[in-house]
Amino acid sequence: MSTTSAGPTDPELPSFVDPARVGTQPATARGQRTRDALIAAARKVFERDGYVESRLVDIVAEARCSIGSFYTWFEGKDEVFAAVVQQAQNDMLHPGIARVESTDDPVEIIAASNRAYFAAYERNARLNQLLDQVAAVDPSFRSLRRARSQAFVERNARAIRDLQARGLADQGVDPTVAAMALSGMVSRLAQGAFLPDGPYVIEVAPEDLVSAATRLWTNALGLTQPQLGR
Amino acid sequence: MSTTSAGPTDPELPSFVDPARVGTQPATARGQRTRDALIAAARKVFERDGYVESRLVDIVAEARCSIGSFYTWFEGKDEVFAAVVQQAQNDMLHPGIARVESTDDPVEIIAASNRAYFAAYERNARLNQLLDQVAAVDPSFRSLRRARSQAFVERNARAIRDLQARGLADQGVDPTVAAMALSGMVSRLAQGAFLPDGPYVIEVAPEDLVSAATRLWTNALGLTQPQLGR
Amino acid sequence: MSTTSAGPTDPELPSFVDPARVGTQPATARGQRTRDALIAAARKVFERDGYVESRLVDIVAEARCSIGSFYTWFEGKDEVFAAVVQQAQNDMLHPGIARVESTDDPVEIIAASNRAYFAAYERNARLNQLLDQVAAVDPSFRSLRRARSQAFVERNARAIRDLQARGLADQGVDPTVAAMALSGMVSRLAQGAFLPDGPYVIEVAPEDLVSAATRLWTNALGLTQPQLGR
Amino acid sequence: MSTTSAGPTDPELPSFVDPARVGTQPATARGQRTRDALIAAARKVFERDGYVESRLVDIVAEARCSIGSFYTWFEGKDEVFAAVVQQAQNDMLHPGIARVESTDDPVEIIAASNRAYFAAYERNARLNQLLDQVAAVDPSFRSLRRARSQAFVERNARAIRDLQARGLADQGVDPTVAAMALSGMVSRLAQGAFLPDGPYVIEVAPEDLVSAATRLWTNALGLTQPQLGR
DNA sequence: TATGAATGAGCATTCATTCAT
DNA sequence: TATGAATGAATGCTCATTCAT
Repeated sequence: MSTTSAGPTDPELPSFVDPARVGTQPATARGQRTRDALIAAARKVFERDGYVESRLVDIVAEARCSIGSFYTWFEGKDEVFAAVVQQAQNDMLHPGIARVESTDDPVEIIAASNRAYFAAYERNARLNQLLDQVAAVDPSFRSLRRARSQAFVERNARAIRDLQARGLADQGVDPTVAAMALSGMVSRLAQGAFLPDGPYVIEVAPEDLVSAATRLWTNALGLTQPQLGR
Repeated sequence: MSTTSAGPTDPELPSFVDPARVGTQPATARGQRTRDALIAAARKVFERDGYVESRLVDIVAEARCSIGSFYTWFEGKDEVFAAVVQQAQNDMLHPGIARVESTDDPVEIIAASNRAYFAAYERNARLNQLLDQVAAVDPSFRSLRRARSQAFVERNARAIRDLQARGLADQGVDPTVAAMALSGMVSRLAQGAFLPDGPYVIEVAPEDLVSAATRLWTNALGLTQPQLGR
Repeated sequence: MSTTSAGPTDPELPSFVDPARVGTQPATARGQRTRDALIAAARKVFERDGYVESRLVDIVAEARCSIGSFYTWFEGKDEVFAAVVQQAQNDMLHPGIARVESTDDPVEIIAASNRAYFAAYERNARLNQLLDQVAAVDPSFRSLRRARSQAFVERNARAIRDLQARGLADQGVDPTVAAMALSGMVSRLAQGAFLPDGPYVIEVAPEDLVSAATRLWTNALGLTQPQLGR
Repeated sequence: MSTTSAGPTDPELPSFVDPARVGTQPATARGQRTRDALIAAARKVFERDGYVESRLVDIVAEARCSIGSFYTWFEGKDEVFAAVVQQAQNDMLHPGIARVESTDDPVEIIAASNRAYFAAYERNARLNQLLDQVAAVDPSFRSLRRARSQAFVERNARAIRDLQARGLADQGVDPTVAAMALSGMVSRLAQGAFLPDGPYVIEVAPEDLVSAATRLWTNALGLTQPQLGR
């Protein structure tokens, strides 16, 4: 089989922004502690209040430090937000879940990777939503988001092309457009399932979500037929 | 055939918010003119600056009237925004495009409704993006957006159920989840194609977009087989 | 005699900054009142506390209006300061004192113009000091100050050249350098006499100041001799 | 001739502030090095950014030490500034230039002392400007500046009185006022020549500056006549 | 001595909203 | 209806200074 799996996760995102390098780096353990506390506090406040509505004072109160300390480590609200988002990005892109190594079945691979995606999304759902909110205002976060999406898409497009070459997928679909469409589909399902305030509301058990997404994904690529058992 | 078409547009959105009833209604022609100018100006400013970044002063400057006049017609920024969004909603839901009445072919119907959807989206792309932005902050716009999405979804779910009943679609897919997933897929494609700052960037000719979306959609529902010609 | 008088005042300063055009112009009488009150209050506070130490809150308190009103009329502290300085500049440059028309005697003319200069300086002493303070920080005020000085100097240089041409002044002095030196001398005397915190402290009656300055000025130019009486 | 020379420099300034005694004195060589580095760095930063705009962090960065070390040696920003200014004062007051001992000619003596003054001013121009800036805000620097000026003035006044007593200078000028006026004149010329951002801009060769200043100075005192050669 | 993290008072600035004219 | 001046709560941010290590 091909070495690339056809799922929506993407381990190869170019990490042009080093997650640990956002803001000023502490030189002592005490500094590190404060900085970490601020990132954790910021995440909590952002998830609770949203980016625009969040106040620096609330973050420093949560982190139990002064406003001055905040500015010791970050240039402003956007910089902590970037740090928080980086943390989440890392989790999304490297979910640390063992891959299914034991199968060659494309459907199984897609299913596994959808499962991993939904799990990672669930952990970072609100933050993903916030990234969208901020990206609508701040161009630099726009690039960040786009970079991530593109990485997913390219990866999936490669996998689709591979399946087509092996005669397993419908030759009539454009690999790039399909990759984009199916990535979007899965991420919308994730939104519906894990964002209580998202555009859609889905109430489905997680495993049913995975199988539904996988069914649609494989159908769309014309992969279903070989698996007569389904 | 069924009376409902299986496309993503939805003419049956409960108009719980009457587009024309947002804000105060003018009693004179002069008032009407001012109010209209304000809505047009607001749309322009919102699309240019985004909701959060837009300033009432810019809107009234654009409309060539005073701040005082603004408050004569609207309660505040959210109310003009609601008025602007209503206008766009109407366009999205009733694109006013002649339906393909002459065919029973489900694929043709899906293609036609995708085509209509993309066209409507293109006209309102930036505003749809803004609605997402605002919905992330303001619960009442959240409901507005959800209501629209749900209407689309329910409509499509009914159509899918119908196709399944007629033996034309894969019985293995859950109609509601599929409707949600496929609506999401199409709207993501539209974002990619028409929002220069969206998460994805698609550069595809409009008609190719329609056919790609339709192919994936029909494949996903298992509709492709009967259409051997494709 | 020449039509230019050899004194340090200069009515021909190019008013490249229209005093009345600094900041936003009011459209109503009420606005005008508020704006005027702010300028007066700002002058008072600036003269009392200095530019750097002055606080916007003190200015608006003095003007009995809100901080918001301040920003209705001025962009910030520098802009009110510019407005205040403009007012003083106008006074310095157009003291509105009747010129001695009845004499051709250069010494009398110099004396008259020194008298006018000292009088104008006395009214604006603290503000002149502040302008120096601000000019040390803000380049745009630097230009403002330089423009004024240069205008004085050029005017005086012309007068000196004229006196030399008429054989009344020492041919050995460079008109421009002398103009600069003598303008500086007079302005330093004015500082010493009218700025309690200036570099020098002079305690001399005003009229003695005028005659001392005039004596030095005319001596320096070699004008004394023809006036045998002195 | 009299033992006092009639130039603007003044070697007798009461050194009420011992230049080396400002701040804490180091007990070790390492401490001395740090302290010296801080003074040098402070001068550089002050001259570059001005007093008000300069930041302690920039000074310590320039001196390659920590903020903590700064406070080991100085009480605050004003104290380093005092130390820096003292350094410059010493240079201004004791230029270390060999006096013209070989002449009794008052004009030559004035010329020599103007020459020395301009040379010293050039080395410390920016710092003199800063002292004015700070004196406008801080009363203790005000005294410092005034003390220096007064010393110059008194010294010159004595010289003028001496010349008058010997029948060499115009009896009609008040020695104190003349001393002040002429000191001011020379210092203004120095500003114009050596401060690119000063109120005046003079572009004259240094030696021409000296001769022009001397010519005006001697003229003003009525000293020129005896020197027929000039 | 040297370090650098922590502090927080203090100030400028924004902008939706009100209301007298 | 239309106007635009007035309002001030709310917030981000700076930077000299302290002090534990």
